[in-house]
Amino acid sequence: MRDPEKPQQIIEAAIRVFARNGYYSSRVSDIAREAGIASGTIYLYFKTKEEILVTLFREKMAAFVAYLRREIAQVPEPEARLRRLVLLHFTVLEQNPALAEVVQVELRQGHKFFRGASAHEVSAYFELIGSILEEGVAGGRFAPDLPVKVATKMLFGAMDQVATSWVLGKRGYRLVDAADAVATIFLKGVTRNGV
Amino acid sequence: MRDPEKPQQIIEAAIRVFARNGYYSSRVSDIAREAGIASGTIYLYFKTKEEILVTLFREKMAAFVAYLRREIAQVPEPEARLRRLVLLHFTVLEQNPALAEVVQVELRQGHKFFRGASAHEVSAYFELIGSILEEGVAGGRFAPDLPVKVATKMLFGAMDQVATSWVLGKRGYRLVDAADAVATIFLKGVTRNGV
Amino acid sequence: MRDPEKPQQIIEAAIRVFARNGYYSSRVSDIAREAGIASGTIYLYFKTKEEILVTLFREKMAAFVAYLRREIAQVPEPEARLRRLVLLHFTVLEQNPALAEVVQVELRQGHKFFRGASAHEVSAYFELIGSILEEGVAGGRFAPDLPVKVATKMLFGAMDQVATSWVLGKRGYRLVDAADAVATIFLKGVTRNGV
Amino acid sequence: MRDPEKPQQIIEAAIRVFARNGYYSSRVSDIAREAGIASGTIYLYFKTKEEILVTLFREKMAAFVAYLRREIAQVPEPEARLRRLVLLHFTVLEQNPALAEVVQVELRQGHKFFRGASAHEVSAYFELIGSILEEGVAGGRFAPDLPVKVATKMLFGAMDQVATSWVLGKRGYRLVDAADAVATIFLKGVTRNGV
DNA sequence: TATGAATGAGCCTTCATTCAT
DNA sequence: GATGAATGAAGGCTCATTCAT
Repeated sequence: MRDPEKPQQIIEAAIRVFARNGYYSSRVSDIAREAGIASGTIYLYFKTKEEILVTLFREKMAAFVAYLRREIAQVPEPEARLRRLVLLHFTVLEQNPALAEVVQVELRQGHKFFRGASAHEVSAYFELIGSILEEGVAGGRFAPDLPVKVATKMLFGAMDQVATSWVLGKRGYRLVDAADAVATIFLKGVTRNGV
Repeated sequence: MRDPEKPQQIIEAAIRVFARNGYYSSRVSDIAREAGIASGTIYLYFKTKEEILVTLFREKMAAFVAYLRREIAQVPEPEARLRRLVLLHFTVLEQNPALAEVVQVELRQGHKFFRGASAHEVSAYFELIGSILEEGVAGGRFAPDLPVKVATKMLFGAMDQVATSWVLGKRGYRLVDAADAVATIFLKGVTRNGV
Repeated sequence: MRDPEKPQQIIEAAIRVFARNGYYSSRVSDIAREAGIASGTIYLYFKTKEEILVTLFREKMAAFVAYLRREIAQVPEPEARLRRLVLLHFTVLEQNPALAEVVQVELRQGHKFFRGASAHEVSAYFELIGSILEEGVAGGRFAPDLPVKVATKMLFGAMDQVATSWVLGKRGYRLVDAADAVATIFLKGVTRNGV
Repeated sequence: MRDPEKPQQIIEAAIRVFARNGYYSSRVSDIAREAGIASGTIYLYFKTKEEILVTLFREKMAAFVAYLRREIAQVPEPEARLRRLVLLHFTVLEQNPALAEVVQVELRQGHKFFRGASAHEVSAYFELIGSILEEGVAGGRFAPDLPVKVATKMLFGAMDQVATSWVLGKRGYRLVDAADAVATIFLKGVTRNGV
């Protein structure tokens, strides 16, 4: 099990294939063809078809969160941070349409296994959002009685749905153009009264 | 095709089965057993397994939207309407855990077929939310420059995510308890400045 | 799972197919074709391909032993009983060439599972032979110091090898014609000195 | 094909692996790992997996028969020769448990190829036994009307089954301890009346 | 010669769908 | 209409064999 680039190639191929047909309607041989390798080769790097999906998700999600975290670290104010987070969220998805397709649509699947497998990576994103909100509350910028957990889910869900609509639609517009509106409405919703 | 109750029985059985195992991991024979009929009988009422899912979704979603529309009609103010919509959304899901499971998780799947099949019913919900927002804008209660489409998706996504978290979690709390917070934050976000 | 004759049909077909190609080189679809049914049908009656082999063996072996036991019960003297057993052993195999092939050759395979699965049925045969020998010893016809267990295995092995040679050869002679010689030599070997 | 020890290493490794898992459940890579070489290397010395088994058998069987023939040559009387043959048969198997496992169990498999491939070596063993019996008959020690071919198969089968039982069992006793009993019973069976 | 990653044919098993009863 | 046994296409995975290094 040598070639250190193969797993990545397979994952990238799987993203494209899953984006096209969905996980269940994709054959392992489709992924192999897309990756330009033999189907048996996939099993040198992944134990099962399912493992490809799980790995794909974990890796991409972890990288995504790490990227957001890094970018956001440079922004001082909570409001600006949230704005930046929303913008980056949409930017990344827009620049990776196939990934967006998989993440937005496939990963919602009712795989029991996914609930566990993805729990950590999703949590990390939630925690990132949550920590910004906490900060804002502590700093007096956001409502002192803000139900942070609910608000966190709301923002995530809001971004997610806007992105999903974009994915499911013909992508006839720029996703990033919605970033400002989303951030503005959400920020208004959580800002402390009187500020 | 005689028995007019069979399709309904099948759909209700399918909801429970899909909720347990997911669409792809559910067998038609599982649905039949759950419905107390023979698997062949299902094909007297549905052309394919897929049709069960599509029908299930359309029917439930249509009924859901109709119910919301009816209930909301009695509420005069846009703010109160939105509050009521959020509360009812959560109430219905909480009272139909299996349905919630299917709608929240399964329907997100990347079935190409779903995108078209469910478009109408989902649109109806979006339109319901959108019309309330339009009204609020027209009535001067919501921000005059509110991007209604984006805001619509945001509210839907926010409710959806809060519900999804509840479904995926152990359901260790009351979903309806989140209704107020969700409504409050969203309303604050869309309300006209200075109101 | 209704048709009560299907399992038998499948087993008989499997015997012929295994006899032709061996267990590992036989495909489930071969058995299905031989049985005149669809390959999926086999799985309505057997859980796995392996189960077919195990069932086949157990059933045939049990019937074989039961048959021998029944036939032998009518013969009073140990010597005559052994002679009859040898004759019947060869007769049955000769009349069921495919079964002989499978039993003689396939069942010797190193399937770990077989060692356990077949243990009971093989033991029954050994016990049948052993009991005749015990009787003969007790009745003073066979050597008083006869190591019954060893002698039992010897007779079984002797019959088995003679049958195997017949199976592996072109079957250019009558197997039953060897019965007398086998019985005579063995009986002479175990008879009490001076009798 | 340079290294003259490799084929032997591979065969010895194959014996251990086949003894553990059986031929069909053993992977070529298992043999390679057991031999401490790469799986591709095996194909420098053997054309196929099957060839390993055939070669293994031929070589071991030929050596076995040659060994027996050599040892027996020194014994003058047919009875003593047979006794020695039985003892050596069991001794060799007992000292090579893995080989015994393979020979006793695996080689019985219904490989069509085996019937031809091993015919010569098995024949050699049969001929060895047969020649001793012929000698005994000619010398007046064994029954003049002894059906030598049948008796040969009987002795081989008897030894084989005793050994097989020992292999399949837990090997909870010494195989060689059965040698005397086997030889005694068989000799009594073939000895000339009145001798 | 040795390696072991890559190949891809092959097969068991599942399950949506059909149809004789 | 209802049944459920039967069908057979489909696909995940294995592993003997090859071949570039």
